[in-house]
Amino acid sequence: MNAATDTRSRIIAAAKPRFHSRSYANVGIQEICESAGVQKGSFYHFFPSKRDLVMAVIDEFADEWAHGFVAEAFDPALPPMERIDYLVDAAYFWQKSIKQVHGRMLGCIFGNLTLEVSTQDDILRAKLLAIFSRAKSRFKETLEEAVAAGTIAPLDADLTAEAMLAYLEGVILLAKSQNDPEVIYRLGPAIKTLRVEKAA
Amino acid sequence: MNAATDTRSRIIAAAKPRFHSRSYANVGIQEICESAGVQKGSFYHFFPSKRDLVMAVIDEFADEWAHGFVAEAFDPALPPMERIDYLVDAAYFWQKSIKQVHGRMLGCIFGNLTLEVSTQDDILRAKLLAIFSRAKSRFKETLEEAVAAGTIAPLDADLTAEAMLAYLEGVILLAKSQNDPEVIYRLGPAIKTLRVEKAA
DNA sequence: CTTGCATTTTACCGAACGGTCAACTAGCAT
DNA sequence: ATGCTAGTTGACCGTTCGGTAAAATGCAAG
Repeated sequence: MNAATDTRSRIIAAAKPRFHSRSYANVGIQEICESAGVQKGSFYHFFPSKRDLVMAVIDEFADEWAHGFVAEAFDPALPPMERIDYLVDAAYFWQKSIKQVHGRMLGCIFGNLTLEVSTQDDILRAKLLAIFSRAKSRFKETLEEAVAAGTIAPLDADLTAEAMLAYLEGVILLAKSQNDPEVIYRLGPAIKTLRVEKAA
Repeated sequence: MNAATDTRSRIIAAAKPRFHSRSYANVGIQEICESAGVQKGSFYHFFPSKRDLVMAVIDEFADEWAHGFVAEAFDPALPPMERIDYLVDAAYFWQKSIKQVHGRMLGCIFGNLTLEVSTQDDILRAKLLAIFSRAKSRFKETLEEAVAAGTIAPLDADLTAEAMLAYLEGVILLAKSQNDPEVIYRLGPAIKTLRVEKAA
């Protein structure tokens, strides 16, 4: 059972950086197995399909973020709008450190996968959508708190939260196109200027 | 020569919707050739590699946009900020009509390709970056004109233009994750709230 | 000691991948 | 008519793709 868990997590550990740095279609099961020191038959003992593997990888990334930067950024002790700054900063420093190690900016794996597979696989699309929904909720709660505290003028928190998430993904996309995390540094702070007014 | 041009453009015509609706890696030369009624050897007479094909596809999409919606939107006769509205509307209607025909929101092919290939192919990345650069310039000129006309308060036109482009791409990404062009309709107009102030 | 189950190994499947090659055809200029 | 060239054909290259099946192994409970 311990060895079993180990095999499974070794597979995921081998898959994670590959899906992040390349693409879903460009990473093969065989390569992952070789890197994890696992036979292909063993792989299919733990994962019914490649899709199931990438779902597990998505979950791991999501957990990593949720317990790492996201938990730090959305610290209730921080003033609400500073949490958003913190999150953007975290995205910047993370991408920057990835580039230092890897030589390239890899961007957001959720965004990457969304654009690659969401027209071809509704199950994966739903999985990624759920990730985005949770992220949006975090923004929304923060905005509501900021409005309640009088830090910002009242607005449509739901739509503004979605707009901010969109902006963050878009900034990371442009940064990736330039292979330059500084784009996040330059453009990121403008996220707080985004506003969707409450409908009348 | 006419037949030659025809073969080449039939290949591109077959490739365009496939790269747009799926992904670079998921579309094979063979499938494109079958759809275009062309032998594989003939394909490689016109395109040295798959990459060269996708570059031609990118050019066609770029031209299509430049002479279509973009030309309409950035009409100097329109008040500057209305041009931005027009462009967002155009993106919305385009995606909506694609969904009506195809059943799915396909998003922006430049964004799609950027996230898929830009860590793996610097030549493609450069090509896509050039597309984004031109788009950014359009935004920038428009913003400068709006500032000059007194429509909006002075700002950093260069960075704000980049921020707007990022936002547009991000909105299309989120819309694709929901397979719903209405996301563009709801979030799009907030693009005009984005501002990067001039550095002191 | 045996049964049963989870795990692992190995060999294999048909299909598709991007790309190559030599032979052939057709049209045009000399 | 001949030669050159752009275009076309169809067979072929080795490799990889995601996935399967059966046999072997290890291990724990009865």
